[in-house]
Amino acid sequence: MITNKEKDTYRNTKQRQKILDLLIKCDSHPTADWIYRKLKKKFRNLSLGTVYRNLRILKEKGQIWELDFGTGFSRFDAMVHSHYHFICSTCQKIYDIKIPPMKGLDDKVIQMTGFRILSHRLVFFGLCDVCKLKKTKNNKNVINHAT
Amino acid sequence: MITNKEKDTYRNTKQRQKILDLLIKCDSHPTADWIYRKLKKKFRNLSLGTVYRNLRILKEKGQIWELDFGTGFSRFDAMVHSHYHFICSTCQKIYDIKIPPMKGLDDKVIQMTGFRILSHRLVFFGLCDVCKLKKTKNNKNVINHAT
DNA sequence: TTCTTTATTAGTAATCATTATTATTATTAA
DNA sequence: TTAATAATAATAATGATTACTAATAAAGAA
Repeated sequence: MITNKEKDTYRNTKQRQKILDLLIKCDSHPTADWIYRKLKKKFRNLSLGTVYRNLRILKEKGQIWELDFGTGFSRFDAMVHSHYHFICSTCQKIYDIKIPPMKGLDDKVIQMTGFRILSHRLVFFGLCDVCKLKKTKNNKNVINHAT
Repeated sequence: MITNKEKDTYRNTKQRQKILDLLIKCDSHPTADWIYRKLKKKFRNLSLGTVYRNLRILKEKGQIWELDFGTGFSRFDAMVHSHYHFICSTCQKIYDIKIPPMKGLDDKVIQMTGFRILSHRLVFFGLCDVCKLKKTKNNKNVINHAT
């Protein structure tokens, strides 16, 4: 079966454009449901399935990334150039970590394994400023190893 | 509400021990369902819920890790010391990548952000040996950015 | 512009991994 | 041995995501 992706005959729809626009101007990493609720306000008969389908298509086209931090739902990011993330184990808030991407890493693994390495994902876990203070007060050390 | 975890009053059950034993002797990264089906053969009235509950408890106790590669289900790993992973974008097979853990990375991010960094996860994406050959033959370049 | 093709949509139902519930059983400490 | 309660098996529920379907709309051809 020849897929739409292989034929590359995508059409430009208002819905898909709005979803991409929203992701581009966002500096957060929204979920499909958040995007749906946001756009639903203006696009009154938008469907959640449409949001999911277009997120998948935009990802296929390489215009966005799908991020999974083991929280049970995906997040999406239009900043399609290598960057790293931090997720707070307590409040689950996600931050971009602006250390330069380690290009040499991929080559190292290529030499080790012989595999074709296309990319890598690096996620830091810990406590953000706010939660760090809270935990110090409560004298707790809850370490969450989700993902 | 005071949780079982906070009280730290876990009991030793055959089921939990078997699950941990299986994970320790495995060098793969099994899913909850795979563990369930494997143990069900000898433990005839084992319940899938029991597997999930114990995986959560073992994770709380720091005896195993939960890994999420954006494939829609979690994988579990009893090798609880920092190591990295590779996942083949085509066959979804997971490999341990044995490059030494970059301890300095966490410190770098601590200095940058002021956050408390507890750990990081690094996952490489690409094509394994087998899939690399197949793709070369078919002249395809399907890049899967899951996670 | 009008026509044709078919990708896309809205709406809804289904799927599937995971979690909650509940009555019963088994572990542990006194 | 016994009392307290953590854990179990079985099952129902949840929630994110996907599949289905008839109607709509984008895009190229006439």
